[in-house]
Amino acid sequence: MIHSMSTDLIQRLRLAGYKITPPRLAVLEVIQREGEHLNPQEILEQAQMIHAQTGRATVYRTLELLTQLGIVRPIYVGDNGPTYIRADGAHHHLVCSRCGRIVEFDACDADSMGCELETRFGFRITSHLLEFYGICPQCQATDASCSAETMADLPD
Amino acid sequence: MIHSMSTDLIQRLRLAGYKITPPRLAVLEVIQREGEHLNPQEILEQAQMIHAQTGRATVYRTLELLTQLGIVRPIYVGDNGPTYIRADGAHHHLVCSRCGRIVEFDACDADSMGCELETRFGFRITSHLLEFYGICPQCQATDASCSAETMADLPD
DNA sequence: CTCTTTAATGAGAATTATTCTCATTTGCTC
DNA sequence: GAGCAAATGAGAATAATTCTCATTAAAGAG
Ligand SMILES: [Mn+2]
Ligand SMILES: [Mn+2]
Ligand SMILES: [Zn+2]
Ligand SMILES: [Zn+2]
Repeated sequence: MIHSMSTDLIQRLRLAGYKITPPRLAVLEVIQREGEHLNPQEILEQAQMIHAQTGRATVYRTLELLTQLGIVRPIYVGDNGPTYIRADGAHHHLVCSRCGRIVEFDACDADSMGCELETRFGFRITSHLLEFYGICPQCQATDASCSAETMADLPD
Repeated sequence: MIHSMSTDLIQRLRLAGYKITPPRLAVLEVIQREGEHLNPQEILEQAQMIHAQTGRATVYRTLELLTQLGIVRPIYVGDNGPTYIRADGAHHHLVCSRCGRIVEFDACDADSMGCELETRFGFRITSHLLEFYGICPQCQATDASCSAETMADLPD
């Protein structure tokens, strides 16, 4: 079993009283190297490349566990099912209601807001998600360039 | 068919080329009077109080349609499935990763950020969702009051 | 108001995603 | 290395969502 998992995360599992097992290491590793938001099926497939016997149920169980420990977090984009990301760091999306297009943006002054909220509500905050919903430029163009009546193709 | 649906919303449907039907009016009305985030099952049940024959598939189809039109929007809280809300207005949540507790808060300076983003990306923005993730005061207390080793009850 | 066209509907089947069950295995402590 | 509870994987069971298709009815024309 080769793995390059951060000792820190392994410690967090161990200290919380959980056993360090190959499937857990595999799932953890898959999400750590995350360049994408992966769904449970994809996480299963990737985990199986690390530990071939990994079972589907265990992936679900591990995701639930890691979520409770605040290590990962489900994120929902459009009407796709849940995908999982590391629970640290922020996510900032512009979401088009019409076509589902997602644009990511960076700058965000939510962190200062987060500090106030920590004081006010006593939460210990580790990350945030900020999503703006609207219509993307492309869809605006489509809407504008033709009246609804003449758009035979709009309703499916 | 008694309904108190805003003429405006009905116009939006009509202009987009869709027919005004009892199930659509029913679903629309249920979400308009929303005091809660309702899931598809609950929306079906409520819609059936308005139009008894409303079918499940139609509720799903209508929710998809209204989402595309930017009238409603799915929102995911904890690991419950999707629930639907009006697409206008903002939502602000503090979410506890450990126990799933949700606290809503009001003040939010995301709107000004929204304006900048409209300029920068050309989106027409209608609403936003801002969620902070962390550990709630209660769960912090639990974690602190006993060391992991002695907490026989932590791992299920 | 009646007719025609075609989108929309509801029932139920089919599919997909998630959770549960239980016999077996395996980390971890001593 | 032995003992024990936690964890696992296979597959069954369940829940959520989508699809199919015969039927209905909204909208527009006349
Ligand atoms: Mn993202
Ligand atoms: Mn809310
Ligand atoms: Zn778009
Ligand atoms: Zn909590």
